[in-house]
Amino acid sequence: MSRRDEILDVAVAVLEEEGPDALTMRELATRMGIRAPSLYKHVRDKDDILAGVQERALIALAQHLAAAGPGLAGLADAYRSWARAHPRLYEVATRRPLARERIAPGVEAAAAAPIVAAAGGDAHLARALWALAHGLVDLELSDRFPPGADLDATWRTALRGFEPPPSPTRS
Amino acid sequence: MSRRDEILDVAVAVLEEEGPDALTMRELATRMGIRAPSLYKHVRDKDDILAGVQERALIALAQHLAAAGPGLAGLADAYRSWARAHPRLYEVATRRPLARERIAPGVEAAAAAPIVAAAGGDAHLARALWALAHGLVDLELSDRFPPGADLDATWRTALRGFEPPPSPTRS
DNA sequence: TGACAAGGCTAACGACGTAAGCCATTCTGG
DNA sequence: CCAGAATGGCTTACGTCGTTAGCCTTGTCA
Repeated sequence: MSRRDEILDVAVAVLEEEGPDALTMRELATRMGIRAPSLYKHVRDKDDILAGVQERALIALAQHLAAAGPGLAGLADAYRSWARAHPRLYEVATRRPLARERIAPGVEAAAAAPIVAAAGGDAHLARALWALAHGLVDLELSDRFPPGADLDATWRTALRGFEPPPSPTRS
Repeated sequence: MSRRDEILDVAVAVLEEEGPDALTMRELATRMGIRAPSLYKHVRDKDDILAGVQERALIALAQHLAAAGPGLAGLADAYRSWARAHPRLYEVATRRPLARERIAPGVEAAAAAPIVAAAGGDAHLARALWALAHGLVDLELSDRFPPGADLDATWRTALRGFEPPPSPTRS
């Protein structure tokens, strides 16, 4: 494993354990047993690290979505549960502009694939679904909903508009 | 106008003109013709300023939404157009945890009111609509959609799931 | 063996938020 | 009308941040 990858490992760990404010060059260096300026032998700057973390977050999210339960509800569940399990990673994955130049091609597509599939290939619908899920998660993670709100119910309501029309099953 | 309000005016101006990185205590002070430490006579800390800016942003957004055109489409248009006209303000309005203690009561409700109305009073539906709009705007503002994507069409698709069922008009 | 790359190090810079404490002006109550 | 307090500036300074410059050791290979 390259030294750069080690740094990214540590960065992810710091982020998840202590939050974004603790993610300083000096803290990273300390955890690696070196001094802050030495990091620059392996990494362009702090933004480079963030881009690497973003890439890893997208990959992890993509994997989680790929293993989602069936249906739109399963996908939505997977999306929300991953974001709640890794709120800081979700933040760097979505809040910063996508570093398209620094991120391996295909990562973006891989993360999008399960959603596009759920949308039956309709790109606009896929984006709408993504935005809906992202909006719900983003607002939840930054505590914008009134405390005590029943967000499970909100999700169900939100997805109702996008469910395929109920196939008339015999009753 | 209180000195604090002047500071907030300047903060909004800096934010809109030069972006969040330029929003430093020293820059604010310079624009007001004083020194940075003097700001602390009127403001608790930088976070206090951000909370004030957040409050103003929410009020402005609420006013814009209240003046929206008719229907869900009108409301959606108003939401998106305000966010695109004031992307940095939209950011502080939504990305930071809501400083409920520091913000005048009612502001939150006022911003929510037009959406709740459009949802016919259904709180879950209102949150879903808000999340959808926020998600679309947030992803657009941070350049997460593929360049060149037709976002107008995406919005139309997104809202389709929430439109009231078409009343059967004579044709 | 000697050049060179890799990867550490120290020292330091400038920007940031902010605390401490001083001083002039202005307001206010006896 | 004046004493004292409140107001709102100021300078100085601290600690933290990202980052640069330049040095030195170690391992590799011609």
